[in-house]
Amino acid sequence: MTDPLARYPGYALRRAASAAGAVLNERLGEMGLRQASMSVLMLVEANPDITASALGRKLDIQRANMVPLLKRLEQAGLIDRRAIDGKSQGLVLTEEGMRTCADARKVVETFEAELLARVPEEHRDHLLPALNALWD
Amino acid sequence: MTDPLARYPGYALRRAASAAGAVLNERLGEMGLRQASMSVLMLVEANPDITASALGRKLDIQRANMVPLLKRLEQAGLIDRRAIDGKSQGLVLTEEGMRTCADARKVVETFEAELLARVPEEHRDHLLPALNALWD
DNA sequence: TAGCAATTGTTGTTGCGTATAACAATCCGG
DNA sequence: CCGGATTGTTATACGCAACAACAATTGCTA
Repeated sequence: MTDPLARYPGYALRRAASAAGAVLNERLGEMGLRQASMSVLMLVEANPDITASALGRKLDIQRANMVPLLKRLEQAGLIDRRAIDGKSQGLVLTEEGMRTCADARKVVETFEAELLARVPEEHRDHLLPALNALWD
Repeated sequence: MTDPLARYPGYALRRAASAAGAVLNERLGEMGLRQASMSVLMLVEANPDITASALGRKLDIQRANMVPLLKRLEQAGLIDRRAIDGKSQGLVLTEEGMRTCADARKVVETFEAELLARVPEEHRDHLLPALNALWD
């Protein structure tokens, strides 16, 4: 079948992200996480007392959409909130949050390794810098 | 702010696809299209009388989810359905569908050119093959 | 050729992710 | 001290994808 989409990097980008995301989401799902919640966990671990708003800015998630995301993580006992001042609250990992985060990192690391292994060696080192140029 | 996600190609893939997709969707939106409907238009143009099921397989969209997609395109007067046999129907572009498809292609071509222009020259030619290795 | 498995198009439902508008409470800089 | 900006939150809406089920039809094969 003729495929006029094959030569478009943008289309390949879309399909690759979708395929890779599906795999990662499935693996993270086994521990009750998704890509977004995993990202939050890792960012909170690396930046204790980070605020929900700052998190949203970093991950490009609207403030309003952080609410259910953080509520889930809090109800699962993975994060705690503590007041910084009257209106801001800092986020930290609970003990269980740290354990789950460590597990998640393992999953992510092997996933990323498998991902890179799929791209032919002569292109491999170009992938990350090329992708980063497209958004950051 | 410390960012433990920066070194992951999978994360960059996700963010890049999201950012690029948002731009393309906005531009296509001005002509009443989205990425998915644009893909359908182009594939139908290149493969007249293609079937809805075949289209779904090619684009990795479930049969059931093709229904509203095609209904929209048909109601917009961009595609026609004609019976192939008792259960299959071939899809073709209407005259207006051909015009819209040509316009969409122009938008896509400039979008793709701008996309490639953003990646540093030494990585540029590696992007498409690297991405294609991740899904096709 | 009769029958059974596979295919096609479709409906309905669910869930996720994201966008927008609005609001009260609070912070901060001039 | 005041007005604009920020924070957290609620509610709502839309697009997209997954799943199960179904009737009609096709096509292989025994």
